[in-house]
Amino acid sequence: MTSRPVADEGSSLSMEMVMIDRNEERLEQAPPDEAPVFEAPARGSADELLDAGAHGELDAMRHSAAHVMAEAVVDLLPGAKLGIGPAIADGFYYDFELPRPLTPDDLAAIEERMRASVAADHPFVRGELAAAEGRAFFEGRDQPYKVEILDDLAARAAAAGEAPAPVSTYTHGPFIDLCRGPHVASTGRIGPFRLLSVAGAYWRGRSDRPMLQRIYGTVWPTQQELDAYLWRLEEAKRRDHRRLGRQLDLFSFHDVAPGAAFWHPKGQTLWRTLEDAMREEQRRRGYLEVSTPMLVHRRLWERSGHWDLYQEHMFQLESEGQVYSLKPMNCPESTYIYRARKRSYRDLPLRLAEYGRLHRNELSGTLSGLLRVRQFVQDDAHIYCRPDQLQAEIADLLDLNQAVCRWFGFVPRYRLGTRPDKALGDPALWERAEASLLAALEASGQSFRVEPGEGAFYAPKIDILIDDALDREWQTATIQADLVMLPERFDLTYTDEHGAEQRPVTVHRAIYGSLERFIGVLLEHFAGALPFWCAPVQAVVVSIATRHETAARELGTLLVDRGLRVEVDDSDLRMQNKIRLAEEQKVPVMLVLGDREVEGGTATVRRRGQPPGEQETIGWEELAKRLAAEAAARRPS
RNA sequence: GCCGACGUAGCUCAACUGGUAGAGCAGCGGUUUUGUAAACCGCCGGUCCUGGGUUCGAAUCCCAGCGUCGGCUCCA
Repeated sequence: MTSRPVADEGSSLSMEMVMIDRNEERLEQAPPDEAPVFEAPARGSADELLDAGAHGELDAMRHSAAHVMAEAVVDLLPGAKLGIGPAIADGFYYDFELPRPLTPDDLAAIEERMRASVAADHPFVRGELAAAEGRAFFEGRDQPYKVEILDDLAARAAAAGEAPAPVSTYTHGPFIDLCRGPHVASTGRIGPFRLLSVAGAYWRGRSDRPMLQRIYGTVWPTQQELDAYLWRLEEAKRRDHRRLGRQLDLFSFHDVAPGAAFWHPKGQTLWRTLEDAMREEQRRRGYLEVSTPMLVHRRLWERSGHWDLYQEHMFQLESEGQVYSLKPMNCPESTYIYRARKRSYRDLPLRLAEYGRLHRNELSGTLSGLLRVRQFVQDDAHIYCRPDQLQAEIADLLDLNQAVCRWFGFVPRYRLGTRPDKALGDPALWERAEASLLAALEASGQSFRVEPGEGAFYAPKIDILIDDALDREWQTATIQADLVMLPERFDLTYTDEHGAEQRPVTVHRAIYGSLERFIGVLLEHFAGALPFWCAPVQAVVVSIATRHETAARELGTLLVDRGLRVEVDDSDLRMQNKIRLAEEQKVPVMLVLGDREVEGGTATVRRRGQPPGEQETIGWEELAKRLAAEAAARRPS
C-alpha cells in the first residue's frame, strides 16, 4: 500500500521544512552485473507462486508487468516515448511521453492488450550492448529519455575515471527496453494485475523537466492477494477522513478558504478533548502554556533565517509600510518569552507549550483534506534546559509519547536521525546531542532505527511513526534536540551557579504533530468509531415512546452533570431508527429507556454494534459512575 | 505551481447524440408512540462552480478563472 508522505507539517517543527525541497540526484546503481532471470514456477499454481514470492521475485514480476504495459502502450499509441518503469511498493508504474492525454478508456484497452501479451507467454531475453552501441540503438528508435539515461551513466563512469560499462536490454515478444533487470522468465509468469490510475509526473521528479504521463498498476502472485489489495484500497476509501468528517458532521472545507478546515461543533469537541487530554498530561509533567502572536514583523523572520530560507511558504501582509507574516512556526517567538527576563539555572528546565495556529503557503496541488493544509495547530512545545538535563528531558518526552499512544492503542516506532552533511554548529555539540538522544532511546527499552544523516540541519531528531489499522505508516511526533539554532541565533543564556552566563539547550517537539492531521489519522484508523473517551458524542439516550421522554431528559442531564457528552434523542422517530442514526454517527453507547427501565430507574446499555442479548440493564447511578470511569481511563476502545 | 479528471438541491447521484433539470436521503408540516440499524403522507428546496463565447436554443460545446480529487518521493 502506498503510504502518504511522512514529511509534512506534523514533522517539521522548525527550519527543517526549509531543507525538505531537496532535489539532489539520487545515486544510480552501478552498472548492471549479470542480472539473473528468475525462474518462477509455472503459472497456474497459486501455492507455488506464493511459495516463490521472495521479495526480489515479486519485484521482478512487478517490473516485468511494467514492461508488458509499456509494450501495450507503444502498440496502442505509436510514437510513445519511454521514461522509466520501476517496481514500487504494491505494484509498478511506467512514465511515458504520449501524443495525447490518456483517458480511463485507454487504461481498459491497455489492460486488455497486456493480457494478450501475458497469454502469449513471451520469454524475457537479456541482451547486452556496448555503451555507444546502446546509445545509437535508442537514439535510432527515437527514445530520448533512454538516451539521456545512457548519457548520464556514461558521464558518471567518466567522472569516476572508468570506461562506460556495457548496458543490458530485455526483450519480450515484440518489445525491447533498456533495463537492468531482473525479470521473470516469461510474460506468462506475471500474476493477476490491474491498472489503477494515470497521473502526471515530472521527468526525474524535477519541475523544470517535461511532465510525463504515469500509469500506475498493481500485480500480485495470486488472485487472492490482488483481491485483498483492491479491498484495502476500497477500505481506505471508505475510511477516508474527508468522507467521515462530513458524515459525522465534524468539519467541512469551503472554497473561500482552501487548505483550512471549518470545525463544526462535534469536530471542535473532539479537538478540544484531545487538546485537554494533552494539557492534563503536560501539566503533570511541569509544562507551562504560552501563546504568541500570529502576525509578526519581518524582522523576527530575518533573524530566525526564515526570511531567507522559507519566505515562499509564508503569508505576508503589509500595514503602514511595514511587512508582517503569519507565523509558519512557533519556535522563534517562544524565545522572546524566554528572554523576557534573565534566566537562572534554577529556572531550567523551562517547558513552554503552545497550541499555536500556524500558516504555511503550501502549493495548491499538494493540499489534501486535513492531512495537508495551509492552516493548522501543533501541540508544540519548546524546552529550555541545561546540557546535563537534556537526556532526562528526552526520556520524559519518549514516556509522554508512550502514554499518548496508549490512549489510542498505537504502537510507536522510533527513528533517530543524526547529523546531516550540511549542519550548523560545532560537531562536538552534535555528538553530545546525539548521545543524549541515543541514551534516552536505549534507556526507554524501545527498539529504534538509526538513520545516519537524516537529522534536521540544526538538530538531531527522533521521529515517531505509527501504523494504522490498514498498515499505513504515519509520522506523528517528532523530537528535536536543538543546540544551535534557537540558542545561538537568539542568543539565549542563563546564569549558572557560579554567576557565569551559559548557553541553554533547546528541544522542539510535538506529540500529536498537527491536530488537524492527527484527527485525520484517528478517523481513518478507527473508521470514525472513536474511542469512548474522545468521541464527540459519547452516548445517546434513546426513549422508546413519548411517555419516556421526561426520564430520558433526566438521565441525559445527570450524565452531562457528570462531565459526559450525552445527547437525548426524544424525537418521535421509532427506536429502531434512533439506534440506526446513533450507529451511523458511530456513537459508542446507546442508552435505551422504555417502560421496564423507567419503572426500575435503570437504562439498557447498548454498546456500538452490540446485539440485544449481550446488553446490560443497570441503575442510573451505577451507569454514571462506570461511564465516567471509562472516560477518565482513556482506553483505545 | 505542473499534468489529468471532476464540479448539477445540505448529502449521494440521474438527465440519449445541445431542446430549457429529476430521484433517494436530509430539512419542514402533519399522522403515528413504537423494544434494538430506516413508520406513513405531504411540502419546501437548484445563479446546473464563476465569468466570457459559439448557437434559434447550453447543465451539455469552446476559452479563462476558482475549487476538489489522483499524482508529481519509489530511478534503466
